[in-house]
Amino acid sequence: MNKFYITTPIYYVNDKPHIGHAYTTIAADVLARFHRLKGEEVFFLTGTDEHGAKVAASAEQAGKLPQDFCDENSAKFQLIWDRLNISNDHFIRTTSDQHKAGVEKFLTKLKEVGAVYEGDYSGLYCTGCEKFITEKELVNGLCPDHKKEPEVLKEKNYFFKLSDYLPKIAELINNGELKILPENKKNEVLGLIKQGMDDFSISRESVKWGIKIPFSENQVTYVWVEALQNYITGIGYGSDDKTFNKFWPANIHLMAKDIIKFHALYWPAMLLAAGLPLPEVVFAHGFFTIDGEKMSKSLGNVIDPDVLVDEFGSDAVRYLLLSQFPFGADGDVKAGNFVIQYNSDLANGIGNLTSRVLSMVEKYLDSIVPVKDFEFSDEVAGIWHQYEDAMKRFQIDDVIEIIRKLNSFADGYVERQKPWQLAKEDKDQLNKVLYNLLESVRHLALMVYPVMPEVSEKIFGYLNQADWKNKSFKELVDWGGLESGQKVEKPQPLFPRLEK
RNA sequence: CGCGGGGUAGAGCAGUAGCAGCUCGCCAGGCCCAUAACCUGGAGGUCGUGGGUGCGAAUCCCACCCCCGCAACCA
Repeated sequence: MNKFYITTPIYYVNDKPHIGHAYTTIAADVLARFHRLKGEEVFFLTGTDEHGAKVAASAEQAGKLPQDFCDENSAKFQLIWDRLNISNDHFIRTTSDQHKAGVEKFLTKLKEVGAVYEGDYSGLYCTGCEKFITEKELVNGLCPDHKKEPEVLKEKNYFFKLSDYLPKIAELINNGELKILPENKKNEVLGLIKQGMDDFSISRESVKWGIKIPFSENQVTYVWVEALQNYITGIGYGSDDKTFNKFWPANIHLMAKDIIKFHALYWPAMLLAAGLPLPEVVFAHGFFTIDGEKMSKSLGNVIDPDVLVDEFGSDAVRYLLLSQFPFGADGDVKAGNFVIQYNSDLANGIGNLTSRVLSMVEKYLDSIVPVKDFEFSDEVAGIWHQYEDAMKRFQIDDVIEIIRKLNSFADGYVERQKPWQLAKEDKDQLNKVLYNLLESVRHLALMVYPVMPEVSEKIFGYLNQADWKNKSFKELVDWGGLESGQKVEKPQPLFPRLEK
């Protein structure tokens, strides 16, 4: 049996879940569900990143212990993922014992192979904040919080010999063993290597809220370094070798484009050093703008996924987010378009087709599935071929396009065949037409499943196929899954129209 | 010369050389099974600007204009 291991980034607990987190996570869920459908053994990992000076500061500001603060905020992510029907197999938290054990093992390994050395880290240090701050954070050269000029401070740090591994990584990217997708991101990453990159510090002396460096008394692991390791600790590195060996390397690390450097360079470099295989694919999707503007807290245009789910329901939110623009590219989201698209694609499309087909079967055939007919068999097999190909290329927007095509193909067929006339004139033809339509609805439900699992289950319910998950993918995709003589139900509207 | 993305119908986008497409909206018909849903047809584009290469360019090359993102922690 094939395995499929997919990850999202772990999200920083300092943030509230927003539409961007949801986008990445839903996309990963779609892929995970598709691979499960195919009968593969899937491990889908997401989680939260909980260490670092910022978290400690936020906790203090909130008057809470860092761990309590993390517990609360991590729970917010878990809650919204539940609401969105995210089917992750595990939720990794970087403050868990599982993670800490793996990090210690990994760092020790890096030290053993000589990939780590001691050096001086120098940066701007604000004595008010008691931490390093970046130049970007300064306002007129002063710390924005304490209105003080930061001093240049050096501390002893451990560094990772990134430069030792870059040539090898460039080679692996070029020969396709490490795939960076989409293609333009690959060039970007190769460009970074060409420019040359400095070794990076993997520890902090000034930070307290973190995982202790196993070979140092007073240093903690730099958050980014430790966060990346969630991809191995989350499946048991350092705690459960069996699961780890089964699922590593990852088939795909999915993320937004801002953190591609860490995933395409730093992380593979550390893995190489530790002697572990590299992930197959690093896929970076694009950013949203909201009504043409950058999404930002200060503009107040950040969309809360909770609010969207309240308005549209979980399935529709999943569909609407993923159908906005090609997966991988940047794109604009017009908030006002959601209602329009909900009505046209979901209410008038999938919802209405299901409703009209099942209503006709009820009205003309007493809800009994007629004799099998294979008119659409080849057509639909071809559509499945495109569907699987799109999934393989991670083009979820294409998947949605294909679903729409099957939908409108079936709608057009209804118009051409006019079952309401056949009911009076030609019962044989009516049976054929309705069988083809019923099967089309079944196939539609199956294609829709990774994107909209709830609605898919509902349609299978109306078709009295509650046991569909026990069947193999091949059986499900074969034409003729509905047995003649069985009953089907008349549906309730799957997507009630929204007025606007 | 910091890196990168983009400028195609009213809106949002697809389209890396061979009759310029999709969705929404708009207009006109049709249908009556269905969630006032569905189907058909139509109007609407000098594909940012100027050059170049080609039998042929939205698509390749050069220059320019404009928008946007990123540059150690907001997907």
